[in-house]
Amino acid sequence: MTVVGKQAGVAKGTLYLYFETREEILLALFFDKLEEWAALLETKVSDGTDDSRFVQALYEASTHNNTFLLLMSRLEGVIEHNISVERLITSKRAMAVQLDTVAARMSERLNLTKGQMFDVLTSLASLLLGATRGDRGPKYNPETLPADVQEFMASFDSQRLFEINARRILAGIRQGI
Amino acid sequence: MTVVGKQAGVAKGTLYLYFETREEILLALFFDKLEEWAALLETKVSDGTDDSRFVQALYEASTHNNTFLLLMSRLEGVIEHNISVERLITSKRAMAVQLDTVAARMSERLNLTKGQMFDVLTSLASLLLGATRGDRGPKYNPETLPADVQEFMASFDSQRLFEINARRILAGIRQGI
Amino acid sequence: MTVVGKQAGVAKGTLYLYFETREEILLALFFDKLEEWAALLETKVSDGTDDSRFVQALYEASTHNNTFLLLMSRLEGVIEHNISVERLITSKRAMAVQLDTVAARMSERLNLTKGQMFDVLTSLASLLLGATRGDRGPKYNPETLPADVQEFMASFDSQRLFEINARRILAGIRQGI
Amino acid sequence: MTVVGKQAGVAKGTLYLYFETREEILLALFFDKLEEWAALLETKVSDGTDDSRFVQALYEASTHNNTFLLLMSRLEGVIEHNISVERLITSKRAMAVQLDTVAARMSERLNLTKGQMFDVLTSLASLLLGATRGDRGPKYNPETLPADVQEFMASFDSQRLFEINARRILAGIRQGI
DNA sequence: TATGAATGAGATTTCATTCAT
DNA sequence: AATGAATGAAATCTCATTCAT
Repeated sequence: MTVVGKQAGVAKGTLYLYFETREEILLALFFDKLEEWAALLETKVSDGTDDSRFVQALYEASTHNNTFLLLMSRLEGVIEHNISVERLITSKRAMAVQLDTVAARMSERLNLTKGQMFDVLTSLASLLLGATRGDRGPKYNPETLPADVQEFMASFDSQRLFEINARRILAGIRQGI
Repeated sequence: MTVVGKQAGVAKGTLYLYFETREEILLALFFDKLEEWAALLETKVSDGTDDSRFVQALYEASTHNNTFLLLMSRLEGVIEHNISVERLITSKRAMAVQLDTVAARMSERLNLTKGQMFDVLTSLASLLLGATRGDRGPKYNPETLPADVQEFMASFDSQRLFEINARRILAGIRQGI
Repeated sequence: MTVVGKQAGVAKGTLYLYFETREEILLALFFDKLEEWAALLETKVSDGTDDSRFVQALYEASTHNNTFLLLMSRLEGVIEHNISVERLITSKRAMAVQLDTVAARMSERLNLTKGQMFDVLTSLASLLLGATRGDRGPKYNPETLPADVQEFMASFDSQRLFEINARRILAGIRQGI
Repeated sequence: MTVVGKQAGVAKGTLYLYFETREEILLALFFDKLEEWAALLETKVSDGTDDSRFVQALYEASTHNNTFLLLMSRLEGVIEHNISVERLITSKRAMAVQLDTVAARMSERLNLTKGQMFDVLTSLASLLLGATRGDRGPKYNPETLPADVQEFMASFDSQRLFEINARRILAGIRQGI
């Protein structure tokens, strides 16, 4: 919580003035980062942006602040604990609104229907979470590892893994798969 | 650890006879589940299995025991702590061997080169981890939630999300994307 | 640690705010008690105090708070574990300073050179630790034991054992043995 | 207990065939070592051995096997726990017999009364325990420590500390202090 | 209102004791 | 009888939450 407080620019004690539990704090922080993410993505995607550029923009917007993905990946675990059903419903609706808004704004720019765009967002969100799961700053300097291990680890490089597969998914959606 | 011990059918103290730290325990358990996974996948995929059936088999093999994905998702976090560089190298090599073995066995059955098959496995692993991140048993009975929330949550149903996008990725790989 | 915390008037968690490990906690607590001991001894020894009165004062100052000797007796065992070489050096130097200070202050009062006084302190510290090793509060009421056993145990009474032998050691030092 | 078992030349499980608790095991092992000690001391002290040689012999006999002092220093702590009053009485009597026997055998050789010899033994036992408290094998190579720290630690060298003060105590006893 | 030192429930780890072989 | 793998109570340590300032 000390760390979360630092992220939010206040001391950890202050967080508990506004929220009841750790879970509510994380949820609130997530929505904060989600808005930042939507705004940042907006600036990076313009009319006529091609798929390749789009997936890159999505990656950049999502990893710009590494708290965003970290929070998203813990979201479901968080929601399970100490969150009331009411809060769950509020959260899910707020997320739905955000995603719908982004989908609406992006669909035209990418020449997709709003439904397809929503599909793109949910699909790429999943891929992004999976691809970046290990990105927490390299504790070990890769240089010091044997070449074969370096090579194996490189095949899980999150950016490469995300971008290539995001393009494949986008292509699939455009082909109606 | 009490829980992990129960999984493994022993008391927590027993775990510490064979491993030094929590991290080593989790790592060892993961490799155990990884072998189970590889063996199970083997039985589910035969010569001529089509892509649709393959992604379904992969999903089933991976979610058969829900510990497997849970451990995999925590793997990098675990490796950061209390694991020596030597153990890291050993682990990564062991994973590489497992993946290579599975890739070798599956490539012919799916009519892909071994390189393509390796690409399939790393790509789908990422997708799987992202798609299933929230699957820990439904704390809330969805029936009790409002219809709009149910619908929104359904769009993140892990199996659907994984299978459709896995097919897209496979199609992309076959198309040389 | 719960017990140590109670001694220090704080909860166990508080101890870990200031120290990394059990060993550092015990070391810090020892230095705390060492200062108390030095201050208390000071008040009990004045110019012209004779040897008999001095050994009594030393015994009283050392057993006033029974944590002091307990910690001192565990000191070497503690230092072996989880204490960095840097911390070891710091500790030993701090102890040397304390002993030198006490030796300097006491030597004149007891009409001994500073070197002799240092010898007195190290010698009597050893004796004290050995003589009091068993003093942790009488679990058994001696009254309930057979007379012969009572008598045998009395020959190991820590105060008697310390005071008589401390006087012998002091006499020896004054005789230049 | 694994370590204690090794000392006794059996597996730890075996110990529990003969004794109920850890405390009884340690007590039994102590008496074993006590007899060894008495026998060894006997061989080292002959008629006319002078005080200087005697204290050296006592030191050597006591540190020959380092388990002996370790056990003795833990003895009182052990006896407090899990030992019945009956066992306590038995133990104390056994110790009294051993000490009396040794005192009887040594008194003539050292030209002391049996009472004085008993005083010598209890006094030097205390000193020995205190002086050797830190001797558990040097975890740190003293060579790597700063000279001032080495010097300070040397002033607590157990053998020097014991032998010089033991001679002082013996001299005191002979002088009737 | 804001803080961060203090707390103690809960997680990790150890080790005396048990028990299947 | 002898063993040492397995156990779980008790110790060490962490971190979400509280509360005095």
